[in-house]
Amino acid sequence: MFSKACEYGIRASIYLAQLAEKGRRGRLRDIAKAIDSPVAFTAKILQSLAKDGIIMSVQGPHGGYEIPIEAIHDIRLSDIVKSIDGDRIYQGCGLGLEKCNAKKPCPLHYHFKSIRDELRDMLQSTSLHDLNIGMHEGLTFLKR
Amino acid sequence: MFSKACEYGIRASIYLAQLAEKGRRGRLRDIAKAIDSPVAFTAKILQSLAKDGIIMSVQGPHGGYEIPIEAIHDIRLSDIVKSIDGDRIYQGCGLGLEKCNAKKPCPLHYHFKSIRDELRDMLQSTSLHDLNIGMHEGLTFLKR
DNA sequence: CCTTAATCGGACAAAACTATCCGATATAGT
DNA sequence: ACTATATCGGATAGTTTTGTCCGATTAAGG
Repeated sequence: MFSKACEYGIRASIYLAQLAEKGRRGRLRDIAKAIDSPVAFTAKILQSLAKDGIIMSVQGPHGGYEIPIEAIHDIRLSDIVKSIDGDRIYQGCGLGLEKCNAKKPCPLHYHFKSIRDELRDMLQSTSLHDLNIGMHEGLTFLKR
Repeated sequence: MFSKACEYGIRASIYLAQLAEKGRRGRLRDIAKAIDSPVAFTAKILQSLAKDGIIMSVQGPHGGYEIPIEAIHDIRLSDIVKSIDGDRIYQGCGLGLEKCNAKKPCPLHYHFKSIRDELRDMLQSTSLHDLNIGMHEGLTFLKR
């Protein structure tokens, strides 16, 4: 569904959102440990998210990555997914056809439509803050 | 969502289902042309589907690939997808966690649940015959 | 100023996926 | 039996994704 990079990116963002509530930032190696991801690969993804303005990076000692607390309501899953994977997940044709649309649909077009729409709506309406709720109640997990 | 191989596999299967209704089989190069796919790669996919018993292959002159007409009600999209991509799409965790379930869910588990369920149900309930209906009414298309 | 600790950025490596090529095998028709 | 036409199967190549390495840059603290 999502690329590995995108999975790591979402998990890292959720972890940073947790830290944001404590007013803290996270170092690369701590983030990677927390979400059980390859360190160097995670670095690339975090740098990319920082470039896209979704998270912030700070160099030097006590540096790391952070999300401003006031941003966790605004950052939606769709922002992260779009930044890493693009929007082909809920835009593209399920059978990979270039020009598949209501005028000239593939055989699965309408079978897929509600699923794609629901996915898009979920990603666009779910913020990092929403995901934090289960996290600090200890109900949800970021690794294993 | 699906791999290229799986997209080609589904498109080829739908094409073969169309032929099945006319009691015909299709040659590799005609199939590839009909679904606008790379010939040699399509061969691999068809051979794999044949090995898995989803379609049938016949060697020699007038040979090719076919689906017995009585099978087009029974073959579901889920059969084809599972054969090529496995069942990770509608079984696996959206964030890629190994052990994500209701007991120990990832933060998106329940957000994803209805989408995954709908996808699974759609794939499991949609037969090649269902997809044929739009095809021979000229309403749906397999290329472009 | 110097050391230390962090990200940045580019090159590189490994693995998976996509795609091609070609000889071997099977089979229908003559 | 021979020929033509099809799939089969293994080797190979190209591309994308995933992952690693390392020197350069930035900044805090003594």
